[in-house]
Amino acid sequence: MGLRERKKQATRRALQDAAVRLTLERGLENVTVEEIAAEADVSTRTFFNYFATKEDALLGDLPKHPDEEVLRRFVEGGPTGDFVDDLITVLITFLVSTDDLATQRADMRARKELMEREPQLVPRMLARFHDVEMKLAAVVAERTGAPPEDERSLLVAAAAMAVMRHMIKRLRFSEGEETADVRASIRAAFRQLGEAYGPFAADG
Amino acid sequence: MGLRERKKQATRRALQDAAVRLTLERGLENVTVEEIAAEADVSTRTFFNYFATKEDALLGDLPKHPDEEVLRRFVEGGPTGDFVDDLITVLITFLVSTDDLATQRADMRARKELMEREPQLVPRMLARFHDVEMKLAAVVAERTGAPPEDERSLLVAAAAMAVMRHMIKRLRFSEGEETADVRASIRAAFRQLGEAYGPFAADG
DNA sequence: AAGAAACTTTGCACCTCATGCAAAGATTGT
DNA sequence: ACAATCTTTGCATGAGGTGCAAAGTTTCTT
Repeated sequence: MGLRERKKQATRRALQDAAVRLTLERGLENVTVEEIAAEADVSTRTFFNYFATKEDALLGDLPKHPDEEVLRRFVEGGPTGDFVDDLITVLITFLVSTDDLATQRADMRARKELMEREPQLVPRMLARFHDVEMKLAAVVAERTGAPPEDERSLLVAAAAMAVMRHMIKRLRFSEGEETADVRASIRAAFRQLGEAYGPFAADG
Repeated sequence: MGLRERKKQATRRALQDAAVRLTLERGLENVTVEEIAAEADVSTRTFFNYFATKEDALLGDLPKHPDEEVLRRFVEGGPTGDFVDDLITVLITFLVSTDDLATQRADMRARKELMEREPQLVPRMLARFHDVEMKLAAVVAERTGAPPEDERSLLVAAAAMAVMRHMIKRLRFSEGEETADVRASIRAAFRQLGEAYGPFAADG
């Protein structure tokens, strides 16, 4: 990666960090784009070269579209053959970025705190999830051989994303949390969903 | 209802209608609040007394929080005793406003067209659904005797709202559509959900 | 019916967000 | 070293959105 690219990454990071820090300090309403840019030592105009809106800087780059290789294997019926298990594998890749693990966890924690302190951001976050949901529906349809805009796939994906949102709320993103724990929690959530709406649903 | 209240309703309506009409005509980007206000024969400032944002005027007042009486019966375990059935009853009240049926259908159709033509509005709409989702989770928890912020209730509500979004996408909001049809469609969607994630889930 | 009280509309000043454009500055390749 | 390419920046501009106080309406009281 050349100098130009590295500088861009650094600027992007600096803007995100400044945005998060200032917002947690003073609240979203009391932070202007000008201040964020000043904090990151760039002009206001440059801020908008990186992010379309103030909120975009806060939400960062996650969740990103899942790894193409993982998607391909899912579409082909893998990696285990169990639908829910394989779905969870895909879902977990949403949580993973290119940064190192510690940075990722810190980012997630910060974002979680932001959601709690600035509820206006929740809808924005949901919008991101919506994009992922559409992608998910597409691969589910492909795996099951259904047409691209298949109703059932959309529904299955919507429910899966509901589980994801739910999980993210629960996770602590702390040191002790292992991938296996995350997987088990997601699985438990799917089980609850199946029990609530499944063929032998009791009340609740 | 006194004159003052009636005038307010009329102004609100006029603003919404103007917003929708102009947006469908020219696209959201090419319509300013000034123009919407002018079309409704009020000042720009008055527009903002009614709606916080341009988008709010487009999305109108739905979905509203469901009828309190219906909620009370749901919490008490009614009206039929079957969880999914009763849940559907609650969900259907989300679709119902105080306007007459023909107006309601026209509004829904217009909103649907808006979502298709202006995808930026979709996240905004989802945000509205999020509010309803929280309310729904609360009553589900209450019905099942769980604590207010119960994980399972949140999950069940999230899935239910996924089903709702899905339904709304499918509905045509035309003359022939009866409440019974709507109910049957929602029920079918829940069944698909249960099959996908339930105890005996096959692939897909 | 008259006037006070309460509410709504409006104009104005003001700030922030966001975009297009062109000039200046930095990086890369030859 | 020079040209090509990309990034940053300042400037102008438009639109969204809010607070405030004055003017205009509706409602309440007597």
